[in-house]
Amino acid sequence: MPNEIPEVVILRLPLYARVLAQLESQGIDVVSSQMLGDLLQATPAQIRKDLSYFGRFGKQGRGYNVHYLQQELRQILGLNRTWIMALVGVGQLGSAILSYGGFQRQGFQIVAAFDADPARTGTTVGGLVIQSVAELQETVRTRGIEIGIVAVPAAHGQEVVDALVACGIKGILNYAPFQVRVPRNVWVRDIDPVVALQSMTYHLKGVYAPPRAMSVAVE
Amino acid sequence: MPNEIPEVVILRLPLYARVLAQLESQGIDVVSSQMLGDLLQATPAQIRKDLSYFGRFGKQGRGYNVHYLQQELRQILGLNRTWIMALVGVGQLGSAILSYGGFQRQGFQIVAAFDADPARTGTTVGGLVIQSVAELQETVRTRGIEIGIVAVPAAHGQEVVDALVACGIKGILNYAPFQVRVPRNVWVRDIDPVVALQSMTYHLKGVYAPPRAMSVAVE
DNA sequence: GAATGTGAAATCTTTCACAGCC
DNA sequence: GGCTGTGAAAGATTTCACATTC
Repeated sequence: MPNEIPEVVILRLPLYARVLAQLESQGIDVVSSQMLGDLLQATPAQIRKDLSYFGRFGKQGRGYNVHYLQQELRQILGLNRTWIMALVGVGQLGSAILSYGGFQRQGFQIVAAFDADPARTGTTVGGLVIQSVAELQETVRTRGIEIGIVAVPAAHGQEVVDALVACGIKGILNYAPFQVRVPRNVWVRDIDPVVALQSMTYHLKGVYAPPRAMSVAVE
Repeated sequence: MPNEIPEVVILRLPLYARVLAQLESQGIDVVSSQMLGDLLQATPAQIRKDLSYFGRFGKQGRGYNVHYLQQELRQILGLNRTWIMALVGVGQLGSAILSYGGFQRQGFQIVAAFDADPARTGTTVGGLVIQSVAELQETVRTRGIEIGIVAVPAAHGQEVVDALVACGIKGILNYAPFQVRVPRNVWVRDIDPVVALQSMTYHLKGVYAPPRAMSVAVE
């Protein structure tokens, strides 16, 4: 019974599962924390410590069974089942999301799509008939939707998030470039390539040299 | 001259800059760390501490000038210039990236696109003529490309990353679902919605109850 | 011999709390 | 009176190092 598992650890588990899947596809069936560390650019100690929060999965003197550890991680993460999702916002980005096969392949199934634009509702994209957002609550309930994907313009992001939360949705995958606000029992993951780039440029441009070092801000 | 700034701090700066831009668009010109904390779901102390790594941008008893702080952050992050990028992999995902206006709008310009498939090279997508990957090195040099976007299948991800690194690229935005390996002087940001979902499900499914608690792994 | 699992130490990050300034 | 900037304290995370097991 794990008492308090750090969130950073949870965030790493899918990466562990992914390299294990790759090792398995290569026919490798035992792996050491040393080798996993090399593949993940992490220390062997970190990997062992992370895994130790959940149980004892390895064999001393030998390492971890690739298939077994992968299955345990998938179990821990809740990946041995299908998760039902709905998309809100079927513009350019939303349409690309609907056409992307990667979610489905990994057990994340998009079963409904919503848009506020009446010109779009009723049309079919990626095999789904686009519904009006007015139908959100009803559909979330009847289809057992657990995760909402937000792909609307930033200006409408918060109202869509609020609507999803009002439907009882506990997980949101947010593609809109704004700061989401949710109650503490709702989980959000942001996908924002621009934000990712904007921290990378700090390193690419070299170290920051303050223009007026040690002086007080001049308004 | 900031001595050693934690990476977590750098990762938050773009979020600060983004809410400041939003506040500015609302005509608000002074903000306290308290209010920023509310907007970002962070503590006021964290915001003040983060900013203190780079200088003293506020006024006691008053707060921060929204426009001024935003400009300083953009300066620090290197956002007051255009960054030149190249895309590798012009499949469904790559095409969507090329058509997405958000990069351009934020000063990230894609000036070249590459694909290994001869059926695609020579065709035009999003205003760019797709080039053969054989031309990568030459084009990176002549166009001054600084950031590479990887949107190829996972199986070819590492070879594309290696090719970009060989061209002298120091920043990679990776959309392919695999574990990137790069030299320590190259910066990578991963965009992987499935990985994001896979850690969210841990929380959505409730706390992990080990199936055979305290027992040793049975192979 | 080899590699795990894990307390303890080291390091990193956040929060506190208050002097100093507007 | 209000709010910043910041050392110091508290808390979280990573790494060490070694007893233990295969």
